[in-house]
Amino acid sequence: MALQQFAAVGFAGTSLQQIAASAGYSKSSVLYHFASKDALLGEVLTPAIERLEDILGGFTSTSEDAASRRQFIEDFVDFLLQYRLEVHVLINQAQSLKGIAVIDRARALIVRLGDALCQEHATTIDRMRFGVALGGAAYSLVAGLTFFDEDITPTDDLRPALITLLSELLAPVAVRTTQPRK
Amino acid sequence: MALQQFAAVGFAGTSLQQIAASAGYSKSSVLYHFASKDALLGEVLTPAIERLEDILGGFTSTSEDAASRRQFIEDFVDFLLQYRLEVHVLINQAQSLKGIAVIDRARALIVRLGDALCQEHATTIDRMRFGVALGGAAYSLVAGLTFFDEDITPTDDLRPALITLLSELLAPVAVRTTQPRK
DNA sequence: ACCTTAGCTGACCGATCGGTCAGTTCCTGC
DNA sequence: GCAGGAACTGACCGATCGGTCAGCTAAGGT
Repeated sequence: MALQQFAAVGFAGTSLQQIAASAGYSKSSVLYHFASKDALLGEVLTPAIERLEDILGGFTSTSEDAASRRQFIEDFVDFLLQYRLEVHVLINQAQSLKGIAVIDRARALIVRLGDALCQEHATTIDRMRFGVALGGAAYSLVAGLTFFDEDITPTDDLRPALITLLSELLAPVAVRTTQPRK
Repeated sequence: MALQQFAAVGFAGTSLQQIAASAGYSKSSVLYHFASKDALLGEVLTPAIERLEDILGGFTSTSEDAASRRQFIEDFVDFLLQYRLEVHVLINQAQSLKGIAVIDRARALIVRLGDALCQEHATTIDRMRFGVALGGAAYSLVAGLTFFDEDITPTDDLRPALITLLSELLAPVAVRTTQPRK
């Protein structure tokens, strides 16, 4: 679909002609179903954003203990695996797509995610753990498309590896000790 | 310069008009100094690639012990900090820019880098450590541009944090123990 | 004084961009 | 059988894309 092109070539680098051709339709037909190119991007990305909002909501509403943190990481990894292309677009193109509604929504969500995982007293390295985990995961999940012809790594292999890695990276950060917040 | 636009908006999303305007010249003048848009990209990215080739060459030519690995990580972090925008472009846009000479050169270099750090017997999680470290570092170094108005994090703060993080991530991978492989 | 050359520019090119619109096809409910 | 609407399309629009070209200006060498 169009999503693959956005992730591979970038939103700006993908033309409506290419989207239409890869879908087997004409450009006019694409614009019949979607009001504009921006609207198409919105409809493509919205399911991923809503899923992430759900996960974050579930996490922030629970008490902070080891079990809920582990649950969050598992949910988050499954989210990454299911919406890997969407995540890649959001992470790597949010800067250039400022102003589009769905992108601004996603950016606010990512900021909230960072706040939930590391309080404002977090040190530079704590914040960077979050950034590296997020950007690194988003990158690795599509790196196969960049450096190999096929994305060969199967999901079954990736899931436990990602969970281990994100646990390592986020464990020291996510520790919300007795102090609840503020 | 043009590099900032490439990193921020993407190569495809940056027009020669914008590059020229931000440099205070006309589009014709830009094309007088650079044969084409692709050639401009090449000249912008080449210094970073050559520096990385130097670092990788120095690493592979030394014996594999803790000291040389630490030296490599320090060099690599300094490289990331110095060429953060270039790295971001290479990491996140290599896929869409296949065919441009400088990009293909960089892709081959990154593959070599991965091979040097984790042998072919490396497990999925080992390879992913490398990918997360690379993609994560590239992402965090420009995430400030995406989510905050200014890239406020000073380099002095970033360097030790990055070294610590990359050491953690790459330490288990880079262990070329006595056992050569398989 | 003259010529060369580097640096730079506006005008222009064909191609393609996102988007509009009138019209065609085809299916469905009556 | 037919009216109506949904799906779809080609032709077309102004704007902008990367790139070419002739020409302008200023500096330097002789």
